[in-house]
Amino acid sequence: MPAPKDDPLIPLRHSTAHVMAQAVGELFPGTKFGIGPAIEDGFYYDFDLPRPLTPDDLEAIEARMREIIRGNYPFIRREISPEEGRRIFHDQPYKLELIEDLQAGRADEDGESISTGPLTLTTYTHDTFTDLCRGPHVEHTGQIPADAFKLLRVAGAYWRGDERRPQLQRIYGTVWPARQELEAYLVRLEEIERRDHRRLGRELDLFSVDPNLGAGLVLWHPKGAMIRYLVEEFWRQEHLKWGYELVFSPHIGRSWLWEKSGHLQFYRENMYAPLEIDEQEFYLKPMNCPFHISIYRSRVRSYRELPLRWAELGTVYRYERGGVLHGLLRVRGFTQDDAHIFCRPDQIEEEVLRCLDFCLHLWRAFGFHEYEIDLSVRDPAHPEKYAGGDEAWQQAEQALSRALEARHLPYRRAEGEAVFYGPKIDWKIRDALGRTWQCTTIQFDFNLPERFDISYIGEDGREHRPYMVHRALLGSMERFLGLLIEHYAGAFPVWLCPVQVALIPITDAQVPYARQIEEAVRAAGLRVVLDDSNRRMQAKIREHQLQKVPYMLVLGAREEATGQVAVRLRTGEDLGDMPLSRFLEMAREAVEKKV
RNA sequence: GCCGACGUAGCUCAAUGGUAGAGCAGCGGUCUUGUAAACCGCCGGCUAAGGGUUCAAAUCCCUUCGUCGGCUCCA
Repeated sequence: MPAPKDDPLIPLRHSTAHVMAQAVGELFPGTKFGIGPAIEDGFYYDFDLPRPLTPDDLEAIEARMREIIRGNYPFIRREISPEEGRRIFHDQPYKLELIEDLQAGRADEDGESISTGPLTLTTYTHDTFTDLCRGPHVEHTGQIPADAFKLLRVAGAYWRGDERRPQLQRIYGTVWPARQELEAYLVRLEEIERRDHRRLGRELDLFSVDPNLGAGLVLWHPKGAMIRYLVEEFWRQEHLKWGYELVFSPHIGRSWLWEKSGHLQFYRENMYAPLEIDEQEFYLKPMNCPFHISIYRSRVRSYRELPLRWAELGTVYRYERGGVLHGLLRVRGFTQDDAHIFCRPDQIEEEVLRCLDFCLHLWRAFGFHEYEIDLSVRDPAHPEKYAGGDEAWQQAEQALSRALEARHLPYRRAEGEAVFYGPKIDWKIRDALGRTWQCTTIQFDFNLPERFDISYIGEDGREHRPYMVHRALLGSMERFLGLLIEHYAGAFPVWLCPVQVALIPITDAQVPYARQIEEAVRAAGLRVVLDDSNRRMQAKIREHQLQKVPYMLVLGAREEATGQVAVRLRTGEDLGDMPLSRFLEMAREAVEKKV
C-alpha cells in the first residue's frame, strides 16, 4: 500500500529505490525502467528485464547498492522541458509514456492521476542514474544506511496496473534509518507470519482447504465450526433484535432467474457451469439477491409493510480466478451474512443510518475498532452510465454520506467508483499483514427492482417501485473468521473459544475427581475437555497453552483434598487454588462480557 | 487469468542423476510426576498427478492440479 503522505521516511525510501534502479540498470544492460515509489515500510521499483530475477540476483543488486551508497553521490534536482525529457529518456519507453501523460495532465510520476498538467518536469540524478521524479530525496546516497536496507522479494506487476499491458518485474525492498529498526521490522514480519490465519487454522485444528476436493472450498473442523456456530448464533439473535426477519433460499436456481437478474449477461465468468436436468439448466448461486427478490414478488406488497429487512446466511459459489485464492480470505464457496432491505423513498435515510449503527454494533462486539471506509459514488461526468434516475441517485448518495457523517466515520469519497446499479459504502478491515479486506458492503440497487419489476401499492392505490439495499456486514463467514483468527492471534475471547476450560489431573489418581469437576463445569454451560492422557502435567499445560485455551484447571492431591481447583490462565498467570464455584463465576462473567 | 518461486510422512525439513531420512505429531509400553516438552519402542512414503529423457529420476524436460509472493479482479 502507498506510504502515508506525511511519512518522514519517504525521501529515504524513494532514494533507496533510485539506488536500486541504478544497480539493476548496471547489472542488466538494456533494462527498461517503470516506476519506483516509496510505500508503507519500504519501496519498490518496476523493471522490464531481459530475464526473470532470482534470489542470487537480489544479493548481487544489494552488493552493488552498497557500493553506490559508499560513493556519497549527491541527488541533483533539475527542471527540464518535456522536449528535453524525451531526449534524456529516448530509449526508455515507459518514461516516455509518463512524459506524454504528464503533458496531457493524465498522471504524475507515480502513475497516479492528477488534475492539471505541469509543463515543467523534474529529474533527479545521482552518480550515473537519472530518473523522472518529483522528489524529494535525501542529500546524497551516503545518507542511506548500508546495513539497514534489504531487498525482500520479486513479483510480477502490470505496467500501469493494467492487465492488458506488459508485465514487469517488481522488486520490493525495505529501508530504515538504522540497523536496529530494520531488525525490528523483520521480527515484526515473523510475528505477523505466526498469526497468519492459515497457519493458526492448522495448528488450532479449525479448518482446512483440501485441494483434492477443490481449491477455495473450505472444510470446517469441529473447533472452527464451533466458533462459526457461535458467530452465526450471535448474528441471528442480533438481527432479530434489530428488526430483521430471517429467510432461507436454495443453492441453485433455473437459468430463467439468472437471465432475469442479468447475472448470465454480466457475471457469467464468475459462475460455475450449469447443471442440466429434465432439459433445464440450473446454476449454483453466486448471489442471494434474486431469491430474496423472488420472495418479495411472491405476492402483492403494501406500503404499510415496508421496510422489509430480510437476512440470510446465504452460501454462494463464485468461480474466482486461480491466482487470487487465499486461505479463508478469498475462496470459491462462502457464506455471506446477507440481507436485503426493501423500503419506500421516504424511509431510505433512516434505513441507511440503522444499517450503519447495526454494523458498528457488530464489529465492536467482535473487538474491531479500526476501519477504512470508501463511499463509492457516480462519476459526475457520465451520469448516463448508470441505472436508475438522477433524483434517486442523489437521494441515495446523500443518505449514505449523511449517515457516515452523523456517526463521525471518516471516509474516502470515491467518485466514479460506484457500480452501474447504485452507490455503495465499502468498509474494509486490515489483516495481520496490513492488507485490507472488504467485508462490509452497503449497496443501493436501482437495477434489480427494475429487472424483476417489483412494486408496492402506495397510499394512493397505485404501484410504486421500492428502493432496494443489499448489505453484508461481516461480509462472509469465511473471510470474517479468517480476520477474527488473525485479530486475536488465535486467542479468542472466552465466549468464542471452542474449548474454554482444560482440566489437567496431575496423576491418574485425580482422574475421578477431574471427572466430577468436568461434569460441574459442563453443567455450568462451559466447553470443557479433560486431559487424562499419559503425560506429565507440564506437557499438558504446554499443550493447552499452545491451543490457547483460556482456563486451565490443575487438579492434584491438594485440590482434591480441599475440593478446590488451581486456576491458570493462558496468559501464564497462576491464580492459585480457589473453590470451583468462584472459578465458574469468573468464567461466566468473562463469557457474558464477551472478553 | 498473468509473472515468479515451489510441491518429499499429519507438521517442519534432509537426501552429487545411483538403496528416500530426521525431529515433532500419532500409536504401544514404562513412569504417577505441582505450572510451557519424562523415557523406551513401533507405525508412517507409488517423492502432487500424468507423460517423457536415461542403464538408472525426488533430482533433468513437458503437461495438468495445487500452494506461496505479487499484479489484475473481488465478500
